[in-house]
Amino acid sequence: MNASRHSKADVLAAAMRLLDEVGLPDLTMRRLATTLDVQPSALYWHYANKQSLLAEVSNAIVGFAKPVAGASPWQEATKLEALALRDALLAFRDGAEVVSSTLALGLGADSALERLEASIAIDDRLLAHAAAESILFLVLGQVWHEQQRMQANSLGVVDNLDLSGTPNLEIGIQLILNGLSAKVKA
Amino acid sequence: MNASRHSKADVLAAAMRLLDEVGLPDLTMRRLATTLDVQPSALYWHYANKQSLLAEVSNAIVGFAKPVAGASPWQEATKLEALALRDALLAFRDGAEVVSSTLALGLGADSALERLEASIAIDDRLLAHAAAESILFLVLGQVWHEQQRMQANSLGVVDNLDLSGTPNLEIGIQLILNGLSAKVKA
DNA sequence: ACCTGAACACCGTTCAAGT
DNA sequence: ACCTGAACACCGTTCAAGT
Repeated sequence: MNASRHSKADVLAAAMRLLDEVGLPDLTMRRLATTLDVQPSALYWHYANKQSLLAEVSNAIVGFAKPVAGASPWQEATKLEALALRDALLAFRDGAEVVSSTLALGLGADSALERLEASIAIDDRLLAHAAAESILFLVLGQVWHEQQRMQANSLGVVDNLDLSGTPNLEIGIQLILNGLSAKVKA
Repeated sequence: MNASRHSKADVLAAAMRLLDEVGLPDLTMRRLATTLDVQPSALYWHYANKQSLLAEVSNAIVGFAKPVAGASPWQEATKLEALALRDALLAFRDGAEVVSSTLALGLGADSALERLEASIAIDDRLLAHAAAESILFLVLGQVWHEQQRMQANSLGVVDNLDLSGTPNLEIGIQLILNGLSAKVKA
């Protein structure tokens, strides 16, 4: 099935397929090599290490967020940006954990922060930056939590299904946006 | 130095010492066993697996947050709770990552959420819960980011020291609290 | 340009057996 | 009650060498 050689893009695509199949804990360089019919060491010609591969996976996930057409009040646009990011994270298994980890390492996912920040149309850019960071951590934390519950549920570990994830996220975003509006008017 | 046998508390204490010395990535069961002059398999008499050990480490970190005396407006008390949690996370190497991970697994750190939630003295408890979750994710995300920068700086990887972490956290908390106050008055 | 082969230095976990 | 010894099934990464 696979007698030809691979490009860097092939490796990335295979990594994202494998992530969706087995989840982050089982996304190992060795398993990835196997799916490509290649020795583990071959991967290191394409990527210096696992971390930089995961950084590109993270960027791909964040880049999956669909564009938001400029909405009427900027608060609405910011909210839509946050929800678009949420949908992108949910579209990939363990998406929030992947992005959280590489963001903590300072490797990727900058575009998510930039999009949020750009949507906050206020004069105080330091305040806009702080608010964008807050919303980003909010989305990542909530979705990470939610995706973990999804996996726990699929394993039958937890019985009570609580659907509180999404509402809580929207509430948190709204609180920040309201606090922001109040501060700007004052 | 260590000819006697160990209790579960000994293992936990050794784990927290090792965490501070080498950080989370190098906190392995095998290294931990070595510091206790014991075979790795001995640890599994005390803890079923690494995950449950880390859950207790996480609880210890969160429990380190100093009590907050009831402050005048509840918003002030909530802010102090958030900052006490922040200080507790910062008191241990990789504290935020440890707590984030076990919280995602639904294993520990519940008390942090409970303390935040209890401090929010409003009638709508669903709103209070959502706000407490938001603040928790905010604190964890910001401190995780900050602790990673600290390590990167100590390795000389990053040259520009930006001290934006703490201010941004306080701003984010304030935004949520302001949004909450506005919503309650309305 | 891309990969193999072989090695290095590790992991978490299980389980029978010892004291 | 607590630990040893030995094994199982893995990891990420390096590096000379091949095509």
